[in-house]
Amino acid sequence: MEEMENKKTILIVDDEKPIVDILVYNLEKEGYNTLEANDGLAAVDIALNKKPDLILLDIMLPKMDGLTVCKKIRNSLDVPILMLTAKDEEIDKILGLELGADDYITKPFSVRELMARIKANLRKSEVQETNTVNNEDVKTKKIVVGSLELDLDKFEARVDGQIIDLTLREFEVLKFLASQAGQVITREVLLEKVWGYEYYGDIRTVDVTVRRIRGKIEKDTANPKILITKRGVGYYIRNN
Amino acid sequence: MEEMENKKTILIVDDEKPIVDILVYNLEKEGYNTLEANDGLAAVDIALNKKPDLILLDIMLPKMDGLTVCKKIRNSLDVPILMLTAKDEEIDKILGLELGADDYITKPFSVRELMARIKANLRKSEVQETNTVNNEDVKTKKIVVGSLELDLDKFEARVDGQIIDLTLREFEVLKFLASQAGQVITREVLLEKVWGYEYYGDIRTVDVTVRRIRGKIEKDTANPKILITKRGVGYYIRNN
DNA sequence: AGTTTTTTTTACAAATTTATTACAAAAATG
DNA sequence: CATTTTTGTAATAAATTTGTAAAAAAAACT
Repeated sequence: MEEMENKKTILIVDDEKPIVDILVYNLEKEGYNTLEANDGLAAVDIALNKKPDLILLDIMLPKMDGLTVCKKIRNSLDVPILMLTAKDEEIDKILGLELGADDYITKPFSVRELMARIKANLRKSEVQETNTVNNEDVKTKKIVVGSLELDLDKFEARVDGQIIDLTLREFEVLKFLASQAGQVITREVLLEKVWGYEYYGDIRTVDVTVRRIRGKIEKDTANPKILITKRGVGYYIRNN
Repeated sequence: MEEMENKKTILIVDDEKPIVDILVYNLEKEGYNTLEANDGLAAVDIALNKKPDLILLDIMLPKMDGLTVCKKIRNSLDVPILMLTAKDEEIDKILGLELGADDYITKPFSVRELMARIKANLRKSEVQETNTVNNEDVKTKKIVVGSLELDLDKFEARVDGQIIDLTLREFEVLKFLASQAGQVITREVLLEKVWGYEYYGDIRTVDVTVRRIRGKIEKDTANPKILITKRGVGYYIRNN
């Protein structure tokens, strides 16, 4: 989803390359960092050294089986471990052996279900004592800079109270700029933060997007009062 | 905690063996005694005879569904009941129908989260000996957003007072959106909360359901005024 | 003033996302 | 168990967004 400094890292332990690939792809798409291990020994090694936030662990592994791996990791780390099993029967093994796996999922699994499980397990520490309906993070986040107002939940922008209809890309550019109002942001940074690291498009794309935003939020695009150009550097949102 | 005579006993009611196993394992590790029931009938039977300190109750059960089980047990026992549900919609059944469930947790849950909930509920029941049951404020059984009105009891929708006949699925989608009117909800979230996280189907199913709802509540489906698309993100109910 | 560099503006095409429809499968009804 | 209704899927159409390129304008520099 969003770019945050605290990206969670997930260690994937499986010897089947295609499965690892699918997992890596989907997890990164969801904004996680990933680590890979193809056998049990490597898994323990990486887990202890890199301390991932969650471990996806297949039971069937070369060199050291998943059950042992789980136990070893558990000896020194308190990380959620989600086991991947091929059959239901194997689950008994997981449980019988006092491994302390936190959860398991049987193959074949749907990517969506797996993602949901991962999220659930990452939520570990935040436990609400209250009986309240578990409304996921109730976030009514807003960014307000002068006459500009961004409602991050509604993906809605307002200028002087008037609703402005922005496309997603436009909204995100504006959001990024507004979140650091007053700071000049280079096109390079915008491309990286909004378009993504591996975007290889033209840097002038930023200009065009800015133009489009201006067309919507500025009274006179030739004399912008909100989204300002800092020639030779980049753009910024005026905050005074 | 040391071995005390007063080990708490927890009854686990679920027909999925692997889940029961993982629960038993973790609960016993935490120092609880466990009892198991695989279907609704057995659950009632065991509950009344063994009088456990807390009951973990899955909604989907053979022979007698979790809701009925809950009610039956409640008739004669004042034990904390923690329900397990796969979808959000089920929660309303739990809460709305006055079954007296004490808490619920949606799948997928992390084991840690569940453990924390169990502890919280056990603690509460201890304390509660003194102060009488908190009468949850009578739930609002209607959601009204602008011209849209949803009667959660009757599963009835009205637009400008006119009764609209919606199917169950349509009603639930609309309800979920309306309960957070103004908030853009992604298709992923809708699928998870309405269809259930285990649902395997295509994400575009959401679009079609939205289309059907619109066909019923909007004057002009091409220009929706109530159920709005936020392109690139999802859908929301307009609330202003 | 002329030249260069940078930014703005515009128009168009490509890519992406959503809406619509028809049909089949599944579930509910009687 | 036949019929009706609901629901999901897939294919196509429609709409919108986005990127690119190219020209115009503005600013900076000699």
